Amino acid sequence: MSSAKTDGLRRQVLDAAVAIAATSGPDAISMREVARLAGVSHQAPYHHFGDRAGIFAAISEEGFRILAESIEASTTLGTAAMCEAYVHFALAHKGHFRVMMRNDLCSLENYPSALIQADRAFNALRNEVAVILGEDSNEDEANAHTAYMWSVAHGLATLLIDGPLLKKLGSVADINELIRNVAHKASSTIVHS
Amino acid sequence: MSSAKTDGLRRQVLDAAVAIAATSGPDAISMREVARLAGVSHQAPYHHFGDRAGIFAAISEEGFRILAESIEASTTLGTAAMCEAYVHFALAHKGHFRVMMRNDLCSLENYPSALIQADRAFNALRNEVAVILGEDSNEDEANAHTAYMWSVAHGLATLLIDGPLLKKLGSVADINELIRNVAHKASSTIVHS
DNA sequence: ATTCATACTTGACAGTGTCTAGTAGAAAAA
DNA sequence: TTTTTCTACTAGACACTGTCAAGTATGAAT
Repeated sequence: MSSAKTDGLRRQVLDAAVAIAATSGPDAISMREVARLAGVSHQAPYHHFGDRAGIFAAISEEGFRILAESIEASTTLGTAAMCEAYVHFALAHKGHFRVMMRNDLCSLENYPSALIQADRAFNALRNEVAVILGEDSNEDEANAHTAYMWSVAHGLATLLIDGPLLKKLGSVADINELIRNVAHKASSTIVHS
Repeated sequence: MSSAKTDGLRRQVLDAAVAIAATSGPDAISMREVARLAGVSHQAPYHHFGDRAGIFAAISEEGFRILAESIEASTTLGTAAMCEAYVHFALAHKGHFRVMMRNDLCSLENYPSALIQADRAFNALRNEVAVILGEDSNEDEANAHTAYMWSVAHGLATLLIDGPLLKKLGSVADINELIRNVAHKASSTIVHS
């Protein structure tokens, strides 16, 4: 096991921060609290992350890397599988996902290595959409369909994690079945203007 | 014009908070800052809202009321129009929308009057989906299609407002055209299992 | 005239991010 | 071997935050 003590403070702080984000949201992440959890002084984390935004950037980079790998692995199975992969990533890495989508906490433009991973994930999604659409579709249509697929996956993920979807729907026997169903609807839509 | 001075402090604080949320995000809303902007002591807002969460609840209630009215007005035009209405609401009321979807800032369960408006909006959406599906669809299918329509609208709205969609897509001539296109794709999907 | 509620103000406290200034120890250079 | 430099921290301070407690001015109701 990769215990905290042996992995160094950086890893230790990151794990604590992700855990807090998963249970209480990213805003509950405090420099002093993660330091306390790691058993070090309140200034120790600054050495590894610069400031609070640095922690969010590190979490984002890690999250986008996992997401990119997950999407890339799914693309041979079609857009429905890709959509499912997106949602399952969000559910399985709630702490990461919540931080990744919060541009106000940390603008990724200032963190090139995180941006690279985010681009990897996006490009995997866009390429898969392009393959499905075929070569004869124009750029506007490709853009719209990319936005569409991303919207379905992203919307379902956020509504399941932080939104009131399940509460409002009332009776949902199997979440995975719901995800599969929605992903199937999304992938079955190809409209030619 | 409904100026600040004449409308009372409550309205004044609310407007300041919404404006801050629209420009810098809900986390930038501070009790002391809104008090400062209204020209009162740092404790004055507490009289009207109880605490910080109370401000978020008030913004949410107002936002859900506007959203509900907007969706209700659109439903006679079909699901595509409803989807567009959702996204346009988010773009036109960025400050409200950002606060409404942040359950960590203020759990709506503690604010019944806000919950009522949220339910209004959800029910309008669900009813419209039910009408489109027809009476012969079972509950699971109705749930899935509701989740699907909501996901598309919500995903597109959040990606446009806070996400990197436009930046990643690169060339989007007309945002409204993109929204219409995505909404059209969403509404053209009816899959029978 | 007295009570009471409304709409505030002032003051204090603990908690926060972060700047500045240290310090113990190991590695590198002289 | 001695000295310097670098890494990974610690300690203290500052301004800022949300919020509790207590006070005050004004108007209405009794």
